[in-house]
Amino acid sequence: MPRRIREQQIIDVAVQVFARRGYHPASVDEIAELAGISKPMVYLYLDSKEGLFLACLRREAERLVAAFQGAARDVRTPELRLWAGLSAFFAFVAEHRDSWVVLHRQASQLSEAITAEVAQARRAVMAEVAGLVRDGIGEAPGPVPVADEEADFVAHALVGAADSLTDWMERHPGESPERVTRRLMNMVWVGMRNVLAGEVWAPPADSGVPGPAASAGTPGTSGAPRAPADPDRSVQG
Amino acid sequence: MPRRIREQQIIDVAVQVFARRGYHPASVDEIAELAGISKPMVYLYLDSKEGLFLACLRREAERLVAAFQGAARDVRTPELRLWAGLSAFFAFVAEHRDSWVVLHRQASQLSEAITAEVAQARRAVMAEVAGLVRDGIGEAPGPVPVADEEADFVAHALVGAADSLTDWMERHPGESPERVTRRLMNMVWVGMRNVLAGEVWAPPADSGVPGPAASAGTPGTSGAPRAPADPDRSVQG
DNA sequence: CCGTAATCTTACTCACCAGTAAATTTACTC
DNA sequence: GAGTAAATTTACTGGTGAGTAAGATTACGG
Repeated sequence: MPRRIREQQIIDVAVQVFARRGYHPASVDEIAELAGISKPMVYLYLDSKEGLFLACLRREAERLVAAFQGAARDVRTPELRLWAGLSAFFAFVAEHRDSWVVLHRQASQLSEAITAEVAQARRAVMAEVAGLVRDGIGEAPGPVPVADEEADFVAHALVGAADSLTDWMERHPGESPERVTRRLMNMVWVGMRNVLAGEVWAPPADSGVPGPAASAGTPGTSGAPRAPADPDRSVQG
Repeated sequence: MPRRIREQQIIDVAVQVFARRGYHPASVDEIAELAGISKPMVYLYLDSKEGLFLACLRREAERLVAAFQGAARDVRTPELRLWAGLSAFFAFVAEHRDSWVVLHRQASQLSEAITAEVAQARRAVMAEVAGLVRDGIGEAPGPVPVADEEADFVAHALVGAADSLTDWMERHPGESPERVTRRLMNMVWVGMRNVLAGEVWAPPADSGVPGPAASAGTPGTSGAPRAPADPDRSVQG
């Protein structure tokens, strides 16, 4: 059995085991046994338990990013690109549950190298989403200079929401990834455009005491009244 | 030194160690040493490593929920209650970083009892947020029956976004919890009201091919044109 | 059929760590 | 200050699991 194929087999099994047990409780012995080989093979090909986990991480991250980018490519408007990207994300998670578990929850608390790898993958996803957000708003009517920081904020919120919604999906098996995506877009798109365009949701005058009116803070409902430069977007130390 | 106080000391240290190392790599020996006592004390008072972790989990979850609820209480309108709750959440995370790490990232992959505990805490938070969402929309103009499922979806998205934004906060130390909260509300509130009120972001006619107009899907901007009962909200298996 | 370079295994070592037995000190009551 | 209950320690056991040494087996070109 040639090395490359064996490596993939090992990684296949390792992803399952790491997903089920978590990094530390997972034992290399178990992975080797389930892969139908003996332990030293794992060490020969993947160096160490950490090396094995890193290989899993790299392969699955690559797959996820590829799915994400592949979906967004060939879609013209940024708005629809974001839609396509989110859609691909949910579809990926639905189809590769183990990959996502490994990428997501198993990866903190570990050694330097691993956390670095995870952080990098996460940054890559964030950058991708932030790019989509920035582009999407750039096309909005009016000259709207979007600060990178703003787009980054929105990207974090979006990724976090999508992440958490994977749990929701698990409890709603009837929901297709497409429908989940649509709901999220529904929920977020308008508000996102508004905040990035400078509109603001009004916080209470002083916290704790209710403001003058119930829906007082809801932004102007027409496209016209947009605050050109509001105080909230100014720099702050 | 009386038992209750010792227990709290031990839990204090344990939260730090679990947050830094993660559950499995953390050793009871280290916790005992940092707490200035010997290992059998830990076992006498907290039963086992798992018992110790559960105690940490329970205490910190209680604190977080208390902060959340305490902030929302005494605030009249649901919209502002949600604001207050989110604000309290971010403030809590900013102030009790270790608590949040333990509650959040360290808690998967563990034994039955622990995952159950975490799931329960998470469900509690979700229910709280979903309640705020349902109330908040209930007050919206018009007769809007909000399905529990809808509110649950929004709650998941919100909690996930908030969760992820804790990372963003770490990289933006200048940002106050209040400001982060305001930004998130800014981003989400309008869209949330819209989707729950029945307005829809229009997905592309067929995925992949861009729709007729760029911002075509943006919901009507005035309060008037609201779809009374759109197909997307009908039941589906 | 010999050499050599893969592939693959058995059978260990060694360290770490959860959990415990047994004893010892402290504190407080009668 | 005898008695007892809580607080606390030293000094262990037993299991598990990462990593390895040394060798066995297969494949294949000369």
